Amino acid sequence: MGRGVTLRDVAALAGVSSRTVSNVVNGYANVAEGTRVRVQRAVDELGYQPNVLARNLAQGRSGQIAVVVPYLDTPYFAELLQGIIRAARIQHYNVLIDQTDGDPENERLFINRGSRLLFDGVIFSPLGLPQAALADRDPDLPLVVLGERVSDGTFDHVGIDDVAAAREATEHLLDLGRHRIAAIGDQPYETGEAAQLRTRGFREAHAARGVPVREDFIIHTPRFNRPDGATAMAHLLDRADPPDAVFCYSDLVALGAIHTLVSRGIRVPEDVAVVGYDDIEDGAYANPAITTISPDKQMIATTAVERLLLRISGGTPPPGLELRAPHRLIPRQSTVGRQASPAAASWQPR
Amino acid sequence: MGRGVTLRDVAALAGVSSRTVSNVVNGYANVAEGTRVRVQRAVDELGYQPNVLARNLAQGRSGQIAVVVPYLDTPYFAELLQGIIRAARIQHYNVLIDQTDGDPENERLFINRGSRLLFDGVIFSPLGLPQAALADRDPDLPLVVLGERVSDGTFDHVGIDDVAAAREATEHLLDLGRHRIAAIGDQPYETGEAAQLRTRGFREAHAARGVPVREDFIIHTPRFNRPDGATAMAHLLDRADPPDAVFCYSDLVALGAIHTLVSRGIRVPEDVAVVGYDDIEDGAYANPAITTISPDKQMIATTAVERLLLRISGGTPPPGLELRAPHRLIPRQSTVGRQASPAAASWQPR
DNA sequence: TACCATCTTTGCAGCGTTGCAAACAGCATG
DNA sequence: CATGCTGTTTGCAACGCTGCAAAGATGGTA
Repeated sequence: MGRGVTLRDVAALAGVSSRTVSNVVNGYANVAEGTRVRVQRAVDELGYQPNVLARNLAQGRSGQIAVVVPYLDTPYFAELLQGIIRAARIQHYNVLIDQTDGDPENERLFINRGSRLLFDGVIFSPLGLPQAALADRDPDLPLVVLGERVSDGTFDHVGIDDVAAAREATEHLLDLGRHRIAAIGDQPYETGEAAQLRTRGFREAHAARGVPVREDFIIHTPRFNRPDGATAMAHLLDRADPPDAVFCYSDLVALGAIHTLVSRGIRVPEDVAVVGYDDIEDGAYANPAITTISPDKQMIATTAVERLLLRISGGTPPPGLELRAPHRLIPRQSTVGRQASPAAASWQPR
Repeated sequence: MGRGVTLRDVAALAGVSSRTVSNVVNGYANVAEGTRVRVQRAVDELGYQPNVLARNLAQGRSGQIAVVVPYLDTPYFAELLQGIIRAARIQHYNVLIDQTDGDPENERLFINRGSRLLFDGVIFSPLGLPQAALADRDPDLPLVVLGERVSDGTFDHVGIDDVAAAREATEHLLDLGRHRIAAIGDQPYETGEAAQLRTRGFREAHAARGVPVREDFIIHTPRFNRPDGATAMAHLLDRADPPDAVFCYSDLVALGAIHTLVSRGIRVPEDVAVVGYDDIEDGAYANPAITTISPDKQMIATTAVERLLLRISGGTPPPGLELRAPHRLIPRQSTVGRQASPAAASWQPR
């Protein structure tokens, strides 16, 4: 525990009260120039560093925000986190990261009493937790929700327009002349609100183009990762009448699906075209490179931090907003074939 | 700031002193059964939650450890972090994650005075920081270093035997009859100690098999990521006498290299065999799946946390150890072709 | 009954900082 | 010379908890 140059030590050396040192350190107005210089010299001489813990205790805040995600090794979250950490650091906030493994119990824990004492606010990406559970949380905990859920007015929600994005992805496939399109990643409403929205977009696209939806091609998966995609694709291929295109609800699912296709000697996109979702770096470098929906991750990150800090500092909590970041479809080899520029090398996290 | 059930509130309700409540909450011995029950009831009734900040201030510790990595979106680190978070949570430590972007200035910041007040210890994966800079850090900061550097006796270092691993990877290629083997990822000593070790293993393998090293096939890259791999591979292919195999210093580099190969219509592994390093999930699902060196990540994570906590709690700091986690070569399609079990679906983080 | 040993419980100070309000200066004004 | 004003500095309490050592209870023994 050794070290400890405290305010008092500095005060003694500079011949002022510890309160004055505090004033200097925090740059308060109304400190005489002479005093300021003298104190500053003492600070430098002793190498004084304020004790953040004590400061936070006195101020009743922690200076930390938590980001709670289901899985850290999901590239989408990893890329998002980068942006969040950067944005938060600029505002002198530390970011604590926790993963819930999608376990509802864990998720509940992080938005309940107790978090309030350790974090000033939470950026939360729920997975297992049903919408209802979001309601009965610590009402004093500033909260911004990412991705899945929809705001009930007591927190902000940042995401993209899932329905529109899914519709665009599906229309892209339809426009390529594919009519037997599968969707991999649907989930029951309770835990998979985002999935539901994407399925809705999938249907809307069919309706818009006047193509009937193949209901038996809508495949549920427990998660959105590679093994899920690989398994689902295998089941689809085992059918008498396999699809000629697949809309995957994440790039990881698409990577898994393509893995299955390629290992069975099926050509992508000639035999089966594949669209993903998230625009993770892996997708751009896959063989074939994956056509995908690219959400503006940087904007999601900065918006989330911005709103959270507003919520933290604001006296009266601002109304819970539903915030939409832009997205766009990036056509790559997995739908349009080699003709697509192999410009993977120009991939940039965004 | 509203809320705040404190020890005192509980004490008042239970009719005991606040110190006794503290004793109960912390499970100290020598509390009469009757008292314990009474206090516990009061705790439950009021929904008391200890204020971690205050506790830490009183105890002179923070209960948090920091993990400092260059890039969060590098899958290898993401996978490692998962393990670290789990291990730390079991010991009631919170994990704060920070990325340095490989910037030496950032890296220096995190191991200097000031960290000590916010974290009880740091698990650090340096990149830009030269070995020397590790020496003049806050000597009181418990530190465990991952990956690159070698211990100077004042901190623990956890990693795998890079030389042996690189040798095995290279021998694997030599045993397949490839004699024109390139190495992608070498770096100057100053910042790339790990790279140097891998290059040494690369040479040793050649020596062991009596094959001359193609010095002009040892390619430097600024980082270990996909674009680096793609670019380096392109340069190699532009030569009059291109390699028939490539040892990549990370799976990301391998993914980039394969991307270039495939887009030029070169067959992997028939024309060029590729070995990676790290065993990230992407590699297992790539087309072709990547043969790789698989470090035991779970062991690295738990060992790092274990040693750090030992260092934190111990009165006399234990000697700085050089700790080796096991590794193994996993042959996949990128070297042995389709005959390799397409068992990507059975990939497990480890 | 007095005394001692053991088990429980308590009071107080202190962790290092900041909020608050009072105290103090210096100076111009009436 | 008293008064009021602005600008600067200070002391004290508080944030909520734990370390420490002393005080109180309890029960057994002489």
